[in-house]
Amino acid sequence: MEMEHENSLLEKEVVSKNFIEQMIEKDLAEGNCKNIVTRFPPEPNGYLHIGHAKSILLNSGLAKKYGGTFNLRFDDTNPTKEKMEFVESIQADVEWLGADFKDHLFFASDYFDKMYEAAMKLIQKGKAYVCELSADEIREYRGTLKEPGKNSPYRNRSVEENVDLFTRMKDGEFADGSKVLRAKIDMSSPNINMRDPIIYRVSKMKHHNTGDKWCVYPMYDFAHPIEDAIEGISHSICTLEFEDHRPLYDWVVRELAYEYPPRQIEFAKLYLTNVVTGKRYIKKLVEDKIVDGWDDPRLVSIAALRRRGFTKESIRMFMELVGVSKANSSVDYAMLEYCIREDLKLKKPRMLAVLDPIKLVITNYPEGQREYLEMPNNQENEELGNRQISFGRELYIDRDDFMIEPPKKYFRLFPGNEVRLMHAYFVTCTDYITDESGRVVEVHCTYDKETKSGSGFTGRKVKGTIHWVDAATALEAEVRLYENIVDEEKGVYNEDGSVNVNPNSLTILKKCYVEPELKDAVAYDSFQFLRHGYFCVDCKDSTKEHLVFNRIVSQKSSYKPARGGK
RNA sequence: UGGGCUAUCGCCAAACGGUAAGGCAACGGACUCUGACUCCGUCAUUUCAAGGUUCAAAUCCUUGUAGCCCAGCCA
Repeated sequence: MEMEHENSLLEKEVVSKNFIEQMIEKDLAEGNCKNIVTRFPPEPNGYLHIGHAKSILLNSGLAKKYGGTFNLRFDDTNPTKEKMEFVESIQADVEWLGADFKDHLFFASDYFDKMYEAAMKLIQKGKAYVCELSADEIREYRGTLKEPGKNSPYRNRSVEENVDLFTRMKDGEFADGSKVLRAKIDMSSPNINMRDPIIYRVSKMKHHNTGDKWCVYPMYDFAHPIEDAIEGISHSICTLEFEDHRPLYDWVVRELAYEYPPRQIEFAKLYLTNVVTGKRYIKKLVEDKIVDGWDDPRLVSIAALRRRGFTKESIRMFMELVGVSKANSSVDYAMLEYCIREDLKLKKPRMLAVLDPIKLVITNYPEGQREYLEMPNNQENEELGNRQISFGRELYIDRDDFMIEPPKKYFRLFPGNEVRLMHAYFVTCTDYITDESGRVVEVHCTYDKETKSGSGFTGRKVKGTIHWVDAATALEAEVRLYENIVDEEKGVYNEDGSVNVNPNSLTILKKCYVEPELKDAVAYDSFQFLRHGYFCVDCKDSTKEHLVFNRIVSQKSSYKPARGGK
């Protein structure tokens, strides 16, 4: 049922093709490629976040749309930064998102032999040479953004000498940094990437996949087009900052003469307003223990979003709505919130929960009496069925559902006012008790037996309906409310590049009451808590005895309390 | 006179020379046993700016302006 709903929503949106789809269709029509093959090529050096989800869903979506295939390939050409821990988490996140790479799981490091051969081929063609300039010298020779570079003194070595030197580099004869292999292109190119880029460096380091087999590793600009070509990638989709690298990508592919050269297409990264994206910053928040790990629900890593209770469907919908273009942009976080509400509202039960409880005593309800009321799990989706919920003389209601002196247009409980207890009875407030500080501790009211929910009572109407739980049977739970981790007033980053942390980003409510029905809730189960929004059972901290709920998203409210006064 | 890219509503984003889609947000109003949802309505005479071509320009040309990216032996 929700599938139908989602599809209709998506159909409505996707009326036009994005620029990548247009390019692909043109390539298909002109016979520039046989079939569509895309890939998501993360370097296993951190956890995936929502920005990666855009790339994953874009690539896998294109493959699916055009009947092609989608590969997950770890771009692990730099052993100094990569770890197995990350390949595992990345693979899990990609799978969770539902991007189906089937058995197309690859590692760039498995192509090291072919890359080495390719480098040799370039040397044979006189298009690559071993350079012995130091890192500093190379930088110096490279020139600047405005001035051309100058040729390395090693640029015109003979093919034989280059073959010999590169072979010995591979054999471990030379120390890290002492020699590199460079492509021979053009030191005066206005594009710095074309000024004899380094394509192989020496790094005597154990690789998580190939172990000690190699001590020379290819650079991204050389490795990536080869990886793509080997896998038969038709369209190599990456982000905008690689636009300047495309001429080099094309150069590699041309010099190596692949029959069906892959084509690089760039699109704009996803940014969210007032949200910390970027591995570097997320990593810092984790390291500084400002958040509790990579999956802290305040983060936008895939793991965090999942733990918080975001569904893959909501993330997919979000990416559809956001679209793909080349314009740098920052999407309003409200759009993500819209997507999760949209996904959950019909498919999850709506439960009664009281987050900030005060006791409500129904003075004319017989002491010790208890009845069970029939309640729909979701009024808008009958398929979710009904449940029974206990009702008695003493209940809990939310503190903000009662006011001693209500402002205008306040429809909930106040002395003398009648409201409906949702799916139960009408009650009229008769009295209240405060403690010495004036804080309300208990509200008294009377109920009208005639007004029982479902009885068809139409005698009179009330403006407000409030929610409640039976004090005798309610479950105590811990509820975590999340605000933006960023202090929106001050912007995301401080001048020194650190994140402006909102000290109130997490509120823990330890004594909340929820329906007893929730005692069997398990990790990742999510519910709408009436008037509080959507919540998800925390996968890490919940136990049978101690339920912890994370708020996924708060409920929209058009009620605006009057300013000031009580 | 380095090079590359981008500019359409508060935020995304269509439109591909034929007279500015859609979504989010916002704001009205109806409905409501969730102040939710739903529903109905409002929200760019104008597309960064200024010129030009054309019967016709967001789309073509010219000149500007603004923003992003590039000088790792990172990806």
